[in-house]
Amino acid sequence: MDGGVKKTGVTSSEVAKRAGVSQSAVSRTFTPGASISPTMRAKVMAAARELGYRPNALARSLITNRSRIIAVVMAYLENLFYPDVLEELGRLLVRENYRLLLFTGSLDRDSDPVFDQLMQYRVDGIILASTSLSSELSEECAAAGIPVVLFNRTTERDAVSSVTAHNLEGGRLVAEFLLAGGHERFGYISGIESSSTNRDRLAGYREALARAGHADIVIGTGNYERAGAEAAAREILSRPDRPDALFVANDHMAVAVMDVARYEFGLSIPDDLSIVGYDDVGPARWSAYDITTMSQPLERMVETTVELLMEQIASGRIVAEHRILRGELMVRSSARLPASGIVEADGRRIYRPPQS
Amino acid sequence: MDGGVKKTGVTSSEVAKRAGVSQSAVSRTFTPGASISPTMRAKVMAAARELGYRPNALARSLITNRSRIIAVVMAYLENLFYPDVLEELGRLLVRENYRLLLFTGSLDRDSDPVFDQLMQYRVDGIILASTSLSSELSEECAAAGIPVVLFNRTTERDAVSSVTAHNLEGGRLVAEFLLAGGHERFGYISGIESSSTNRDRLAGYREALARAGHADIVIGTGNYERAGAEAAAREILSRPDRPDALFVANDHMAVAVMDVARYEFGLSIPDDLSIVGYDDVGPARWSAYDITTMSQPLERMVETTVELLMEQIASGRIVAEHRILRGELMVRSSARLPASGIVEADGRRIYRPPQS
DNA sequence: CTGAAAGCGCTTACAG
DNA sequence: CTGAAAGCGCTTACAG
Repeated sequence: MDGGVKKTGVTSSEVAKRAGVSQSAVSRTFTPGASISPTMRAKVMAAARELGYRPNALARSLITNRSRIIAVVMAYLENLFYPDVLEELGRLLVRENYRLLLFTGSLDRDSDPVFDQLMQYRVDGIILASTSLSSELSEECAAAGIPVVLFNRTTERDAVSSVTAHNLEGGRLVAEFLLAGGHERFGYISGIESSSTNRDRLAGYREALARAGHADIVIGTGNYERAGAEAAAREILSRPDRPDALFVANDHMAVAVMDVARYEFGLSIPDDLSIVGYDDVGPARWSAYDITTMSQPLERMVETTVELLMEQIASGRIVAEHRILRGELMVRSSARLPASGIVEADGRRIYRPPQS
Repeated sequence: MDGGVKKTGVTSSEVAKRAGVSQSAVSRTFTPGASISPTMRAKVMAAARELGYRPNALARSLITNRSRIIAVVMAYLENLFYPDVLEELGRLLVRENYRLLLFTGSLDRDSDPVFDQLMQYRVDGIILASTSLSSELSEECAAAGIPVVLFNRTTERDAVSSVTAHNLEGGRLVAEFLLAGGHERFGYISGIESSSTNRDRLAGYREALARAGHADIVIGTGNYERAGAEAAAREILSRPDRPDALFVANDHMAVAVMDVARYEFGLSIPDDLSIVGYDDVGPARWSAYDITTMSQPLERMVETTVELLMEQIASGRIVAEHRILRGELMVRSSARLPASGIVEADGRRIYRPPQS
């Protein structure tokens, strides 16, 4: 096996010979900023073109100690939020002249092999979307000088940065919106319970509801999965004291909850039940769902993630920074409307609570 | 800029010194199949663990002339079919001990920079999903000994393999199903018109309809995009001779078409209009849509893609192979049912035309 | 089984 | 500006 021999590419020495110059000259031609005369460069370029030469990035990395590769670890790709993030990451990283090494799945446990591979390729930075990092692994990254940024999760660990929406505020705003809409029995369908994102959304929601005298809320666990959300919805909607307002921890689950409410329980949304989601992902805008939801500023979040990474790579100093970005409560038709507080802004309707 | 100095990782020489053995011994310890005694291996492993050593994959690649990196070029990530493919690809490639270098976007034109990067990293293989390859680029890959597999597209080019569903048969089957359902005015909403996938689906559909005496069909162009599909649907549904059956080139567009039909035209599906999609992607199974659709055997397609690649990498011989896999017509509620031909198979309903 | 040595394809001081 | 040379961290004949 492995009987095949991959033809080795054209090398700088071959180009040098063809052009009648030194190998160093070839290298300089392809190193931005290196000192080389226009004549020499032209000669080299001509030979390179004839031979179809392309510098070997692996050999270059070996000596520069920079791979220009960023590892991205991402799970939950069936939630369209993440493919959107991935596409935007791809766009920005390529613009910064970095490559994207993708690992699907989570880094939560038993994923030492993934981590191993990622370290073997000497990646210049790591982006972890929808997952966190054990303290051993994060220390190892810090020791190796590799910056890590969590996307849509946060952590207290040293040396691990994060970019999230203001989930606490988001949860609060959802509660205020539902309270203003005159709802009385509140429910919540959670994501992964231990995830920072879920914790913060729930904490904000709880806090604002408690302040208004609603200490009791019905909670189901959806684990950010469609099947989990369906099961949780069935359980909650079967209760005699069925909520009239349901905050679902993300849109991916909210879609499933709406399907169950309408097609299994025959409920009318928002007349019988109001639903609010989180993310403002594609399907939230589809007419069949038209979900009222807290938006996550995806473009800005991705931009910030790449910025943090680039800064730390350039400076060589790894300091945990936590960036929290605000979203808007996008008002659509899946939840009963409050009498006031709805503002139109360039074609979108958003909620701004009167007193704040 | 670039003021930072990334700490260089632990090297095999450092481990060798610590263990009191030669550097070769360290290398052998981490090379599967290399000849090394258990004692030596144990000594090396101990030292390696103490120092946190991990072989540098870049240095290894330089000498083995194998990067163990597969480039994946993928566009249309907002169509859930592709994230699903990506997740499956990630799973299989990791199992084969390959890494996945992701390039988002298409390779159709002006993407020489993407191609350049991919070649600079000396990838061992290339998977192009939802895009094709110019003849110059495909020749260059062949010359460099790099196997290329198109996923969900095909081409006549030498040295480029492909894996697709049997789109021609799929198109035919959709037509037969709709004919058997008693429909009379047929429409089609196309994807990218020049894509092989779209061409074949349409050809099969046309052929079977023509055979039944329906030479005229209304065609709109959706370009595999949601907005395009909406516009095409509006145009087609506004016609006085509005079709009563619409084949939409993929589910991603079919969802959009259903939204327009129901919420803009007030049509009832399937009473006023039957819709059939392609792919059998997640949303096709959501209750709000419940789309009758030709499935693409995603797992088998991905498996085949990886197999083709592994074979060609191992043998070193690049020969264009074209694998065509059959799907099923999944019967749900978005299209009127024929009187016969519907079969139940492990909980799913599929269409098997009576005579075939 | 083990080690010394050559070499993969580059970058980058160092001299000129 | 240019070239000769060292060296990045490995693998792999070659001898023993």
